[in-house]
Amino acid sequence: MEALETRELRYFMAVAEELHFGRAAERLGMAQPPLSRAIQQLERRLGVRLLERNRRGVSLTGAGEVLLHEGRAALDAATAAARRTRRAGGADSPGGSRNRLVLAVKAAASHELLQKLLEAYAAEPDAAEIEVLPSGMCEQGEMLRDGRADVALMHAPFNTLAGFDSEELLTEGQIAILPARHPLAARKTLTLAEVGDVPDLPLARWSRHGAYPPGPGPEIHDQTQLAQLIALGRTVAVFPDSARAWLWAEHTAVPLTDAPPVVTYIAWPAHSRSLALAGLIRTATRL
Amino acid sequence: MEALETRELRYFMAVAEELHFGRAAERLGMAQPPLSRAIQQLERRLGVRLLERNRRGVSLTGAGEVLLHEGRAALDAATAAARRTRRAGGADSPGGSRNRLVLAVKAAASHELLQKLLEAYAAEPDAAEIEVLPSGMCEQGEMLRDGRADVALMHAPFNTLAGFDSEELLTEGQIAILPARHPLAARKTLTLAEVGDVPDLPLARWSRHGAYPPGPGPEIHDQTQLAQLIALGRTVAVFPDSARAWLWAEHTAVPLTDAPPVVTYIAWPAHSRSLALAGLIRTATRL
DNA sequence: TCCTGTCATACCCGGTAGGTATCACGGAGG
DNA sequence: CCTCCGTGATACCTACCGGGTATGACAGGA
Repeated sequence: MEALETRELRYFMAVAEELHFGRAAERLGMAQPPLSRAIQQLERRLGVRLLERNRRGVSLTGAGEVLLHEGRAALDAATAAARRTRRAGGADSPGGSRNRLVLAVKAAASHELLQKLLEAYAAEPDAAEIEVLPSGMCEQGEMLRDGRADVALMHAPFNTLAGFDSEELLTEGQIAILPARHPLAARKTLTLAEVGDVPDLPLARWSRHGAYPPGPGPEIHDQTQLAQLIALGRTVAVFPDSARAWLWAEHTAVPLTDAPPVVTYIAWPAHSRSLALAGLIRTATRL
Repeated sequence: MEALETRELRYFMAVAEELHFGRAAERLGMAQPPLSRAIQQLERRLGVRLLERNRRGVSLTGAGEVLLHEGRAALDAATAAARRTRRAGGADSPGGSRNRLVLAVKAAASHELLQKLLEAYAAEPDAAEIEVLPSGMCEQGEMLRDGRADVALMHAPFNTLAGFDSEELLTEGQIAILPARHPLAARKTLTLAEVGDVPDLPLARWSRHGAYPPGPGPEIHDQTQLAQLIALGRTVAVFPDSARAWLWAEHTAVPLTDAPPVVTYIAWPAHSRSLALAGLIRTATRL
């Protein structure tokens, strides 16, 4: 029952994702033959066939799929351990954990809440230093898992809280942000169906991991682009109430009656035991 | 940013737990000098001091404590990956995940619920084989984390659900189980304070990881022992309602008015994606 | 049929994990 | 005060194995 070195996991993940030994080896910065050998060794040690080598390429067996998922979690846990240990050691006063906390927040998210949280926590007597780490749209979970962050502000239903401990902080409705001169901007309320079905205002498509979902709308990757496109009368967007804070004069916000409420949570890895984190959570839930 | 091999983690965990290089090396089945060297290398690679070598022994730095916690999680994830992959490969039909599910249940827990669950699930059209793994009092969480189990029946407030996904199955009150001939057995209801404060019936102490909590009561490690001691008029126990199923003639159950309700959950690792598991959960929530 | 793309095999080399012997040093005891 | 344990660190050696290059086996497509 030997224990599956992380090197082997990295190798397998590369092959399982590329489904091609040559490309996987290139990605790993090594030659193909030792990679083949390493995977064979891994299969022998596990006593399990992980890859089906057919003519023209490679495919995963059932066991391979399991290892792909479980191995990702294990690798994340290992790199998280390394990162958090490094951080803890950086400015370490002996015995205590008086270190910095890294807080991941969605880049374009509620400033007021974050502001209030940071101010309230800084006023605490034993406050640690908080580093705010801007994250992409949905990657706060990854950041918690792989140790880039210690705690995050997450937003249901966009993020999934699976695997984390969390506390609810705030619930808000959603609004449609329209060009002020568009006919629909005169409405008092709208529905999701109405907003999604305006021929001259296709919904914008956000960049996710470098790719864009299919659809007619313009491709954007930050909020300023979006604001501009709305101001130009080219698109419409759906946001939580707190987005009113950054509206331009050319924008109009109309409440959506049937959009699911957006709930903001503070979330952290379930096994965390840090005092600084506990203090931050206590502060957050008291807001 | 190299990635912290599990071998290094195992070594560090051993030293951090023993706080003694010699004993740690013995536990690892190796000599002491290479272990010292490996730890030094680890500290160099992380750029962090993990252990404080004082005269007369070793102690953990703050960073060392962090690595002790995070490393435990990472090692568990790695062994879980190995175990689940092995299981998936055992009787693997290509492509599907038609494998066995391992269900961890507290040994002395509600039979009826488990029985109903297993029967209902077996009647499903695409049911996988379920292996029931009896676990100790509180270790279902560990079993899920290190891959010995895929899914577990857990009981709040005894188990902690932190880090798992779960669904609530059943809520029950608690009862005191007394010797039938004891004066208190005549009562219609009792309180926790009354039960905990009977001089001639001290509460039994369960074995936890081989050790016993301090107190006056008898030391026990299984439910039969407990049943016998109660029948003999030597102790009293507090159990969920469903424990009535195994009462003896010499026992009397009295409801407790102020005991917290016991909630049974079905819980599984948050990142699980198995079809078989999804089916089991669906069956369980329909009961 | 040959060529091309793919993964496996054969073989070699160097780094390093592990072993043994020994050192450095602090504490307890005579 | 000196000595002797017990501790972790150092020095040095060996052998394994992780990685490289060259090449083979084999299937498809022109």
